[in-house]
Amino acid sequence: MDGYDKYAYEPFAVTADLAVFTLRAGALHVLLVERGEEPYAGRWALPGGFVRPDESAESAARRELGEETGLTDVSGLHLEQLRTYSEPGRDPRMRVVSVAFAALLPDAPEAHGGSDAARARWTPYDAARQLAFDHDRILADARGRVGAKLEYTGLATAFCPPEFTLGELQQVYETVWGAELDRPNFRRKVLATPGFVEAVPGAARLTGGRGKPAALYRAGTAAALHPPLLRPTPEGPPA
Amino acid sequence: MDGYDKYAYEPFAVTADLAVFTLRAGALHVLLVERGEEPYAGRWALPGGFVRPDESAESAARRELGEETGLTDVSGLHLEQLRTYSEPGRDPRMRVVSVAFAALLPDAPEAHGGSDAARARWTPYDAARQLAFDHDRILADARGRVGAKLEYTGLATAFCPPEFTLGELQQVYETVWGAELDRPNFRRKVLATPGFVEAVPGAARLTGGRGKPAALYRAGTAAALHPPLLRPTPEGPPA
DNA sequence: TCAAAAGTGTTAGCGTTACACCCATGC
DNA sequence: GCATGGGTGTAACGCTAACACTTTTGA
Repeated sequence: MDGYDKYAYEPFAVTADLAVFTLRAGALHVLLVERGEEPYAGRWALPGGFVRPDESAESAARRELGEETGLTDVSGLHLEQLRTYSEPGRDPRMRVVSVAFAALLPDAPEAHGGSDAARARWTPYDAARQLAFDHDRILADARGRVGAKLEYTGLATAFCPPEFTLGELQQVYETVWGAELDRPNFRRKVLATPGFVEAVPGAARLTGGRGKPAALYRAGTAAALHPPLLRPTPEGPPA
Repeated sequence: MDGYDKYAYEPFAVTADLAVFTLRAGALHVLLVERGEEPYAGRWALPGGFVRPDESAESAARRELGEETGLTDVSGLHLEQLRTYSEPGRDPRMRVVSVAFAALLPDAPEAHGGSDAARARWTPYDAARQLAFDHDRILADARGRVGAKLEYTGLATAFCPPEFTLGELQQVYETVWGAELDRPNFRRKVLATPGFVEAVPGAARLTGGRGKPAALYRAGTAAALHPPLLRPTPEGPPA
């Protein structure tokens, strides 16, 4: 690392790119922006931008998240670093290294497009194809990571508002995994996992207009779930 | 991302840093190099180096791995991207963004120090402290990731030679996890997991000089383990 | 009174743990 | 023979999946 002349090489640019997920109408959606300029003008892309000299990639990602979603307070939102994409040629203009992040939003405010983006739109995950650069791959990696992390962390609560019902939490799992879960068993598993959720005493909320009001819960403090909440296997639950 | 002048800012440098693990004498060891120059002259650090303009971070990591270990063929070794460290000020000289990788070696050739490093040494993990830069943290993150990945991937075979016994594989788990496993149960779990290992027909090897020769196995093709091989919980196996 | 949604109880089956036991080899 | 390490068998336990059932609300 010594004897390196920092101006000797073509400089690297570093960007933070975001896969911002939310649930809308029972489907996983991702925030996309339309590119206004070449390359890939008119194509959809993941929101993102350059890391500035005085900030970390995490700071840049959080700043972009606020700009693109229009949310005024993004300080409490979950931001997860995925991995870094550094293949030469992934941006035809210059050498760009992208640190990719995933973010999870409980509700979906209408996207309004930040300063960089012509338009921003929530798109169903399955319809988000043919993105600019290598963003198809980044998005697929992000989706895979989020699905896997639901198994062994309390991440699912990041898709929920501050107070939520167990039915809402279950819908998060069912939507992201694309599988139906048994309600009684889901309930027991969640409550049996220390630190996953904590009850809001006395609070209840009607969900579907009818039916018994559901008790409310808040996200717990546990980072990892013991035991994990395993995803049902595609063919036959026991494997 | 548009309208960016690539020479307007202080340039970023991108490095690939490596946490290279191996097992020696029943203990987890990590490869460290001694820094020859300021900052942190004389301190130990993780091997690593700058990503060159025509290579990805993965390529740079593999190149460094070969240089630091002296191995002639590192093409088959497992290299895993951990995360990227980008806090301003983590290198006092300039803005350096480091993409960190973990690598696993079956045997431990004596380190001889690459071109950049004054000395290189295999160090027991527990003795690797007070490293240069933020390498203490990177090393701790790497160790955590490797331990966790043993649970749900076939990664443990990366610590073993091409053909290995189940006893050797079990020692990998016991060493990394710092826990004793039941041999009969370990054997059954591994063999019951499709794609984890495949038998080498007819082959056998004496391990401790005495005892029944053990059958040999090769790493299987499965990336993920179903079911996972869960780490025993610290207090009481069932939890 | 009915439909809808929350919540409780119960049982059969499976996987895991713990441990006893047998096999093959070198000394 | 005996120590050492590989390999097999098995019974008790715990967890989970599946599903029947009760409770509380709005219409």
